[in-house]
Amino acid sequence: MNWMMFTVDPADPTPLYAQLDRGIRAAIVAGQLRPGDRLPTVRQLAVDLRINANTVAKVYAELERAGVLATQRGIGTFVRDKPTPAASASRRDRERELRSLVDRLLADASAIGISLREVVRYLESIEAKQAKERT
Amino acid sequence: MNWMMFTVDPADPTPLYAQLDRGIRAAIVAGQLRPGDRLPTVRQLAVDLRINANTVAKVYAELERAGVLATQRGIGTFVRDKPTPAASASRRDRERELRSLVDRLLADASAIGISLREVVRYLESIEAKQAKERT
Amino acid sequence: MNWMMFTVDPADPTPLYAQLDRGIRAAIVAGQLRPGDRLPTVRQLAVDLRINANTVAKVYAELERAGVLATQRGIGTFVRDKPTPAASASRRDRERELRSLVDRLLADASAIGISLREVVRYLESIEAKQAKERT
Amino acid sequence: MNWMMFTVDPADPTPLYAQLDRGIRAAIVAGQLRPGDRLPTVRQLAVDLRINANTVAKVYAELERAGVLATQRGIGTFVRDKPTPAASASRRDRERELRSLVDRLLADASAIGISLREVVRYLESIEAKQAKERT
DNA sequence: GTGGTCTAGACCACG
DNA sequence: GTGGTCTAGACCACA
Repeated sequence: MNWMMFTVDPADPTPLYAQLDRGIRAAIVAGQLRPGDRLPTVRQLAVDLRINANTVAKVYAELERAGVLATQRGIGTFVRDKPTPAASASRRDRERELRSLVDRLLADASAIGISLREVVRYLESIEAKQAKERT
Repeated sequence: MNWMMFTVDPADPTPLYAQLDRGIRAAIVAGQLRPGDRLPTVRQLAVDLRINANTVAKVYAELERAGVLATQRGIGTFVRDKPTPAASASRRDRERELRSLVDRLLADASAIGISLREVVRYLESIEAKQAKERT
Repeated sequence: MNWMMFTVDPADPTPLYAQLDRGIRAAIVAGQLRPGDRLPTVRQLAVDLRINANTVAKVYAELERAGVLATQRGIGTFVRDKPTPAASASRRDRERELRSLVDRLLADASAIGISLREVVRYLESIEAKQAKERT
Repeated sequence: MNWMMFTVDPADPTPLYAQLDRGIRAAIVAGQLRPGDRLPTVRQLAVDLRINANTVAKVYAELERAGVLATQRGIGTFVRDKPTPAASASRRDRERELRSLVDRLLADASAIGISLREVVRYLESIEAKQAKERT
């Protein structure tokens, strides 16, 4: 496994903990992390990302409260079985939300010169990888 | 005028000033704001976005230092002529940025119960539509 | 107002942040803190309780995520309007839960020599105080 | 034997060892465990509570140092004769403890949507029942 | 060796 | 002056 699934950019104004939180959630959605998988230890991930262990611990704790991860005292931190399906908003609401999220993505991407085509290709590659790992 | 080209989300952990900075740059790149266009006054935008005027002023000042905007005292703040010479980031930087943007999208989508598959299908539909219009 | 509504015991094996979390929730239930009330500043409460400001901040942040408090950037932290009624479990479930909580309370109280009578009198005094403050 | 006089809640932020310590002392004060009674073996209790045997052993050892239990090598662990000379805490200490216990009760109750009023009514009903039985 | 708690103290975002 | 983020480093609970 080529660790370094997660990255963090200290120059990004987004707080480190928020970047890591997003990265872990995204890795789960993308199937790179699956229910039952163990995450790197707090200290190891801190070393890999070159950030403080407390920052990693904070993220793990937050994701546990959110029901995404589960930690076993003295053993480690794991991906929960059910990534909380929850939030079954109406079809219209979900479409509106999806549209809004994608709009933001495309605006930000175009602002740094990334085309729609590139975004789509990248997302398709993630989807393909996920399908393969599900085998 | 339907001002409200810019939005800001106080729940987003990204600092308000960074969200606004990003939004203005994106609007310029997207052509919603063109060289010579006048931006809303600091106070007006602050009211619209329900944030403190100091925060807006800080962003305008930063963008002026960056050569994106120009202020004419007593008249207003305008978009500069340059079509942003920037956006020539390195390949690695662009990949990192793309990854970060997609992470945010997927994390936010999963938080409201939207799957990777749905996101990809939606983006593909947008790409198809755009291709057709180009015919 | 005689501040010092909250107390914390460093000798108690219960973590400080958990003690404070409980204390704040209890103060709200008891009506000592009401929707819209402002809480002490992070730093002030830290000084009063003789604990580190980070510990207080952590509790405020947790209670905000739980929907109990709301913070306004740069202004302060407030009790939310609706202390989340939520959790409308069945009548039988609630009775079972209540019984279990009270059992634990009485066991712990008797272990340190506090009688049922004393517990009841104390709770009644809290209820009376709350009724008065609602005027 | 319906062992299970003791319970432990891994979700409670109070350390497991402190929960068990409290539980054993409470069982003795409440008369569920009397001088000379034998406690479950370390391993058995660990299995019952689904915690590590080291944790149970640590609690037994601590209670032995405190003069609450006595171990007879090769035979088992027993409740000591002394009817706990302790429990003579100062008035201030008892008040502080009572307040802390009630805080926990109210916080937990509100978390599941049980009001202060309901708690008080329930406790009063217990007190009434007990008074009647004493007749 | 794993995660959890706490401290002290620096610096930032916001009003 | 308010809360928020991050660090470095100590010590504890648990397996």
